Amino acid sequence: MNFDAASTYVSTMQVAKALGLSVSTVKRWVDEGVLPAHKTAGGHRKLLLADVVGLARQGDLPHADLSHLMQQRRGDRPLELSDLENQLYQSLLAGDRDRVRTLIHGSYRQGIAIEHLADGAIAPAMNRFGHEWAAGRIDVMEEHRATQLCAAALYELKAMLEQRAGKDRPRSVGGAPEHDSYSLPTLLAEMVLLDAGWDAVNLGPNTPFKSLAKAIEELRPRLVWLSVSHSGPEEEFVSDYREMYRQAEKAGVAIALGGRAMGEALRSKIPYTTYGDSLASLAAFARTLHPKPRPPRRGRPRKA
Amino acid sequence: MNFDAASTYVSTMQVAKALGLSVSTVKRWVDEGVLPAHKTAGGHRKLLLADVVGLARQGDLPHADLSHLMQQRRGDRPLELSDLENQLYQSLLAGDRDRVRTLIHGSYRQGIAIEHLADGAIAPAMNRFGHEWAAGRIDVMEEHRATQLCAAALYELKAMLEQRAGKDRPRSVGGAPEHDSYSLPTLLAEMVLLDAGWDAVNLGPNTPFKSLAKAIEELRPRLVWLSVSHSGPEEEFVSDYREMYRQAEKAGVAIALGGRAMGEALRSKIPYTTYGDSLASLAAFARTLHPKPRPPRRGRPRKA
DNA sequence: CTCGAAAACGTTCATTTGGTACAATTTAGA
DNA sequence: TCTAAATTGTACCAAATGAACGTTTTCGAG
Repeated sequence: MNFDAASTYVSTMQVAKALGLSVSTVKRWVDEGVLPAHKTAGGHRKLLLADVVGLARQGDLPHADLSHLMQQRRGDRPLELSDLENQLYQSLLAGDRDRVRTLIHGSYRQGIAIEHLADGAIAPAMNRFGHEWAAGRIDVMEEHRATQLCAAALYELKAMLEQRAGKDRPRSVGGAPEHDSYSLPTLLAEMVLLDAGWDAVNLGPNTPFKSLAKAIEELRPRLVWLSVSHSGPEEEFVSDYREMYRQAEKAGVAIALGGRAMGEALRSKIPYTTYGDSLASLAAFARTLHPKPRPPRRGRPRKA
Repeated sequence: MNFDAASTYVSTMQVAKALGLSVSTVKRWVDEGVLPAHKTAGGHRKLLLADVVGLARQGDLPHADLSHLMQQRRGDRPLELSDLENQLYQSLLAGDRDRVRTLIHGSYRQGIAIEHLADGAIAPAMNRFGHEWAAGRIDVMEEHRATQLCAAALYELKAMLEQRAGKDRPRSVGGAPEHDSYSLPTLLAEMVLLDAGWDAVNLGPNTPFKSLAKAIEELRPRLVWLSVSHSGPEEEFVSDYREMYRQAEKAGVAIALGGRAMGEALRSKIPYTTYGDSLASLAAFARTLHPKPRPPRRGRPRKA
């Protein structure tokens, strides 16, 4: 999509329309620090689109209509998640780059949180490729292409999230273990944490536990996430994991587990801080560790 | 030359894009003394890069993408590339997201072709991680993090390439074979082909030859690229490759080989259209197959 | 060395924004 | 229910911004 500076900044009036507030209120909120913003030399406020979307998603804003933030097509109906999953699957299957990007970015701009986008659309769509392949209806090629298309769209979205990365973010580190070469789950986890106000360092797929331990030692994170789609040989996994866990325990680092391969059987053999079968639960856990500073309770009570 | 050199000039348009403002405003600010600038004999404003960056950071000016400030310059490319390689390596080692992005994007905006950026800076920098790891000076963790940082910056750059992609582009398909889980080389190949006026479909790492054959059948490309960093068991590689090659031959598709693992010994055992040990040679070959319709003459260089 | 296209110039003008004052609405509490 | 405090919305004008225009400068290709 558009990486020009113009598209990432929005004006107070755009924000006011999108959030269903008056311009005065937006100006006041910026001055009070509720909404972060830069100022031009002439005093005009420029807000980052990602900041606005983030605030709108926290609720409390009855008349929010984020379609005002889309510089492109505005008349389109808001997508339901289940509908989105289907459209995403079809676009991925057809290899339609632009449509995939539009769907994913559009959903974000409409205020859908990354974790819901991931749990409700991307993961189901990608899983469908696995099922269709198992049923012999499609080739691995389609899945590979879909993975690349998703990755491209998500990396672009990640760039937007990083724009609003402030300072004083608690650090997190994560990845997928050896024998697990899926890159999307850990990329999505990185984005969820970024969106939740963390500084997320993604080591990617095929990361040995020893390297994770090294990262704990050198980067001193407060949280480690691990996305496991394939665990490899169980004995090796368990013993290597345990060694890393010791390191984490010593450093007082929380460990969040997730992924298809982390079934109960495997989980029962290892210690961990939390487990979640969705990115929504990762986001929830991250918030308990580091509550996102919420704007003071405001919002004019809803009227008819 | 240092990319932060204080002695380089930028134009008003570059500053406007970097700050997310209009050119009119930048001109006004210069005339009002908000932004210091020199003037050419003809009256063109020339701003010092250091001034702009300094003011943008110190004040609260919006700065969406400072890499817009990389002025475009041709000539003395080798010196710059070697320097770039070193700076890139240092930034990757330190995990400096912003700097990595600025270096890579800025280099492209400077007019350095993707293939030269890849051959001269990115590949050497990433190889250095391998050497340093072999020497025991760094951990795998640093390499993984560097890979992720590169991927992020490159996917963003790819999005910009796709923006200016025209229509009627010949199609190409490629990836890395099974047992090769390196994603950067094939991503770079995709970008080189995109930049050369092709429509490139990247199937990513760990793509079985059978899937490539399927892709040839369904997508009907004119060119297939294969980036091989690890070939896996030679017998399996050769026999699977041959089967795919038959398919390609039947469809009249050219096959371009590359990658560290494609040594002479292995190459002598298989048929192929062309081999190149660099992305520059891939770009050259792509141009022979389909001369780039219009070399996008990028902006005009500056001069005081 | 000339020539042409791209980039930058200066200018003008419509639109948007900021700041302030004041009215309207809602919450909380007696 | 009524009142005070807090918050939001509206109105105004000066200031800032950005887009459009024709003209001039710049630099590389021929």
